[in-house]
Amino acid sequence: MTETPGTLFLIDGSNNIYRSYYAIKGLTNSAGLATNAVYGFTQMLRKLLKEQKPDAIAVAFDIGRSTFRHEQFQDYKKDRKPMPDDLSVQVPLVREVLDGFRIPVIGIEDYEADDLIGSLACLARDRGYRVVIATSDKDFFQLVGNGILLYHTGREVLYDHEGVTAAFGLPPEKVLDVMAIWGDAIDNIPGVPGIGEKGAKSLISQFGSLDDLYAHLDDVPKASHRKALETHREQAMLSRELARIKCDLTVDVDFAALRLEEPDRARLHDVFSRLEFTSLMQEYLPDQPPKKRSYRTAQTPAEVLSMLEGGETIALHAEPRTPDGFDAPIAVSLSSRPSEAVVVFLTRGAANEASLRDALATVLTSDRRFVAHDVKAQSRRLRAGALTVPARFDDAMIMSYVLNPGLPSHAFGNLVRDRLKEDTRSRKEVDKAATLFDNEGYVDFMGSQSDATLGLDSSLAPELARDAALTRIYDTIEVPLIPVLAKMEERGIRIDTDLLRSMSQTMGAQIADLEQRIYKEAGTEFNINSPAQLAHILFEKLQYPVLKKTQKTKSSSTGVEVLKDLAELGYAVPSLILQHRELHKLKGTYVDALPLLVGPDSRVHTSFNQAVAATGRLSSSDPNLQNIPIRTQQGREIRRAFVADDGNVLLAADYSQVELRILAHVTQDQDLIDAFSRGADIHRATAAKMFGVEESAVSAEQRRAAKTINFGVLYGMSAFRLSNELGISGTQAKDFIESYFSRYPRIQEYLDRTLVEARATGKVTTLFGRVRYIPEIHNRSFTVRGNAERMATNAPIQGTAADLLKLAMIALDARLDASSSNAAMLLTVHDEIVIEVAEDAAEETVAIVKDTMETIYPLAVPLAVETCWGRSWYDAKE
DNA sequence: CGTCGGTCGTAC
DNA sequence: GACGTACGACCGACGT
Repeated sequence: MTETPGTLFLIDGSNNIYRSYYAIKGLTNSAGLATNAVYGFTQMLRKLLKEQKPDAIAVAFDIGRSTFRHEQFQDYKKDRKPMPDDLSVQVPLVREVLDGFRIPVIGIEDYEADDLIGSLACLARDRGYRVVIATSDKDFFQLVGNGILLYHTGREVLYDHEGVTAAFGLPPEKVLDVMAIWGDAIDNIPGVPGIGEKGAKSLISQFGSLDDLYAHLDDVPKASHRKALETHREQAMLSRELARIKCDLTVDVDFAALRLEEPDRARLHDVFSRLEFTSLMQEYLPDQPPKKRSYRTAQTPAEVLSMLEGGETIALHAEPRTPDGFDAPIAVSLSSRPSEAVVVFLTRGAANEASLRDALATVLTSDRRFVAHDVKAQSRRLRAGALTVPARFDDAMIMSYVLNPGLPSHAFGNLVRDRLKEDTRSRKEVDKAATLFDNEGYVDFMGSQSDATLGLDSSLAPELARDAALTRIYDTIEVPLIPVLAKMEERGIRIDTDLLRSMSQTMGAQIADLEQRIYKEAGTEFNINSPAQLAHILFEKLQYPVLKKTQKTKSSSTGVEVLKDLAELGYAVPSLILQHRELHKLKGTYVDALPLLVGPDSRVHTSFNQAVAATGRLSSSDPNLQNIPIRTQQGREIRRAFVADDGNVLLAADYSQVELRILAHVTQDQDLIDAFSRGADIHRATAAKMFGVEESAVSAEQRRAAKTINFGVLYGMSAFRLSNELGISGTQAKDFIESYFSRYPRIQEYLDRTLVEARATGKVTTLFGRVRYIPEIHNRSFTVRGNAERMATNAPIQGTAADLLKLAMIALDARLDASSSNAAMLLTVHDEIVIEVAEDAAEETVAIVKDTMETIYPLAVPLAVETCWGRSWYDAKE
């Protein structure tokens, strides 16, 4: 033989089918046929073919039942359940896919696939192949070395001898000895009971091998290990044989038949169309090869500048050093024509980097229309890398959000999958494979990011353009808001970490004290934070009455309402638990968590997510600054740690009762409008009407009832809930609600009208035309439909409030920038804006803020804004 | 060892 | 069955 036969991939068929089946859930075609396993298997195969470029390939399956292991050990695989029905139907489909790829399937009666693969691998290796076994089964580690490698499907990592040593902790030749002790629960290899992975590895690495270990059993330091090894000596030896993959079976194989061939495109297209894998159907159009993609690293400035010669739109992706971070980009990828990308690496220290960066700057400052996914994040990265943020910058994530805010995710990978029917590679995957692909892997990753972004734009922009109302939301609310939020995130809010630390100590001591008292009352120590353990103590050990069950699992609820009720009944432990809960929650979620996110500037920089909430609201995370406590004094204290810089104050401005004002506007209810117009206490006014008394004569209890109903209307509260909330009977609650709607008939009309709209069009809209789809409005299940109805009536109100606040933020940002003060927005909490400003400019800023927020959009009722300022957020609230 | 559903609790 | 929108801590089961 003159030339080497190349790389042979041996794919562990069963392993990969099972892995795909469990990795992907709920995928079916429209006929209801499960397609998850065949989809996962196919994607695995595609990736493998594309990235590993094998010269020869085969898939091994079990045929019939293997015998020799059962002869050796009757329990072998006895616990292995039969293949689930919705998996076994997919096996023939996998075979069809393999036929389409012209990949041979190998199986020999009574041979286990593992042994077949092992024997084939050794045979091929001896013939000069570089053999790669594709599996996620760690048992195969034992074969790695001497021309045999393992490709971990799922991780997509290639392991050689060194790789196994690093991943497993011991070299491949020790794997069997470790398995002999550790065992393998999946294959029911018993090992030595009482010794697990850690123990087994440490023993083998200490003694060198299983035989040496038994030869020096007296030297085993741990008595329990020594005992277990002694007792189960035979079982260990047997386990080693069970785990051993055979390499010496007689296999008659025609290697020429394993050469990789061009796929049968028509056949694949046919299978994929029956399975309804649309992206794969497009990729394997009959007799038409897929588009060649050209992603290249920019070597010269001219290549970067060539972007200006492509289409009108340039898609951009800037990849940070830290995955998902906001730091300076490692590389920027640009695409102006489909299937093409130029990748500019910025931190490799190449000689021409400065000139490439200049060319990139020229492109970014051009008047082209740029598009990215998550412009706020991309802009922050560009700025961190001292690069210009383009002036015209569209956002695929936001377009998708405006078109359908109810999607479970607008993340890049999801949009690409939904709209372009393609799979993306994650940064995580690329990092893992970096040693394997290095530059090439990153270029492909980067290129596909901007290329797919360009594809998303082609899909989203025309759809958005067809809807005038949504285009308006996008152009006048969402896009102008992006730089405003970016500035707020970058500025951050200062945290007094010393204060939090001292709070943490105090709370820690209080929690420890409560714990001891709870243990004493309970007569035992247990995990108070575990609902299951707590329920056991309360309802079984202490025999408290079970007042409520949880919804999903029907276990005994230990929620706050239940504990309060139990405390009322005179039991001792619940009130201690309640105190413990509150303290533990505050300490764990805020007091201890916040300092971890404080940067070197002593500030926390939250992320405002503009494409999460289905109603149009913003959300906040890392940390979430929209749920900092305020309702209890103990929790409210945490706000003292949110402080202004020296010489500054924090100024909080809240819209008062904004959702009820919006309700007044959209219902045009004259009584509600009048009450707000004369500046009345709205809950008191409602109570006066409902109970037919003068406002001055409304009792505290009546006001509370009115307040509960007012909020209940916004959320679609039931009589059941109202009666619980107010501690009144069900009939009384029903009467309250009836009396409410008879006094405010316009509100009833509005709710009815909104439901009619939802049923007729499948969607509802805010005052500004923001849409929310309500697909479940016709659902046959009372529960599901009821939920849909409440969403339908709530979304327009909550969403309109969100629209108003966003408009106010955009206007306020401009006015604060134009003012002579240093005032800047830091936070927003649904109906509140928090601003930091020099103390001596606070007065004048209040005037600007109030005016901007109150006049942002004239409604049938005035918008009222309450302001307050102080050194900390605590002091900025009355 | 990581993921994910369940429960609980904080905000508006 | 029973109140809308979020984020996140913690637990425990489960699968790799």
